Amino acid sequence: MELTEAKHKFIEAWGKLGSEWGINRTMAQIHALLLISPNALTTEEIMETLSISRGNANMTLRDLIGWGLIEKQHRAGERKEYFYADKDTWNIARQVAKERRKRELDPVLKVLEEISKVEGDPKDPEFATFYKSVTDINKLAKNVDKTLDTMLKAEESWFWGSIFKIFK
Amino acid sequence: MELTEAKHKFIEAWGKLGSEWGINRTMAQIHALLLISPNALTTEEIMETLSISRGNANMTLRDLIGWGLIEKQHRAGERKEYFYADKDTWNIARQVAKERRKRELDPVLKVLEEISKVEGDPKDPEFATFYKSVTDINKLAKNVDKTLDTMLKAEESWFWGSIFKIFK
DNA sequence: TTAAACTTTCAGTTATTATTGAAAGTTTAA
DNA sequence: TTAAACTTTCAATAATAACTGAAAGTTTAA
Repeated sequence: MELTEAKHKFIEAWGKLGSEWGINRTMAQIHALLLISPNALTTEEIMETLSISRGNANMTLRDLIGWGLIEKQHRAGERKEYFYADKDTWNIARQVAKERRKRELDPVLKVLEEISKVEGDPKDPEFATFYKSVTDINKLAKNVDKTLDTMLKAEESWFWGSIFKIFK
Repeated sequence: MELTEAKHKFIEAWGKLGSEWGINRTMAQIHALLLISPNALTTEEIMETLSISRGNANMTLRDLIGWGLIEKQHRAGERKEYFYADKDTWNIARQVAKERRKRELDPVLKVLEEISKVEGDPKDPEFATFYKSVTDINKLAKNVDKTLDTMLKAEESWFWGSIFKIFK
């Protein structure tokens, strides 16, 4: 396997994985590109490498900054903006977990909490089944939420160390 | 909050969450509907409740069976097929984790493994950065994989018990 | 100021994904 | 067999999401 080919495959695979998990392909690909790039890149270079338009590149870079995955870099005497990615995988994982929790898990928890308050006759199977499913899911969601919380605060080694104690 | 409204909100929220995580809205909604339904439902009833076409209902129900989330039920003396969902949230979580691992994580692990074999000059920053990022991600992915493995084998109480030991 | 160098915006277009609906297929009972 | 009751398929269509490109906006240096 040759470096250029390997880079391609990595960007492809990352883009595909992203799109399967609700993150748009271009965002995942730009992120992948910056991850394996030793130096910060300009919008121009990114557009060129991934064959995407200026508009797309610009908007996606801004999204990535919003996700806390990349940052702008300014160079003395240059007008251009350079972009680079945090390369620490643990930070990346945490950042993604943090954002998705905020954007997606939190709202659902709120709805679950709200609809858990539904009132009805416990003898009515319609009510009983609804209530049980919703409260069960609510419990699971809270567990996930707490675990994410630990993860967000944790050092990588400590977190995985703890996880691996599970295996004993 | 009244039961009918609460049901609506649950189906809506579940559908939205699904679509944000790469699971199509209808699939999540049918699953939600069956989850809160005390008895098995026919295609007809599902079509009607969610206002979807027969084709869509049929295909999505088949997908859900493929995900191991629902099952068919036959009733003596009846031609119609009834569908019902496993209501155990822990089973649901495991089933989803299992399928997504198989469909999405496994292929990526394979690619990462493959491109980790890339050869090059460790002094070349292009190579060095690529190699480090890819091997780091590979390690993280393997950790996730192992944790999923534990989860798949675990009893709910045991798994969360272990997780919560993390908090001490 | 001006203009070059750069970034941002967004209406219009394209690509992707999901859905419909009607026809074809299957099963069962008489 | 036939036909009613039901399920499956899939080409056509609709809905949604992503992307383009050009124009407008901004910043900087002379």
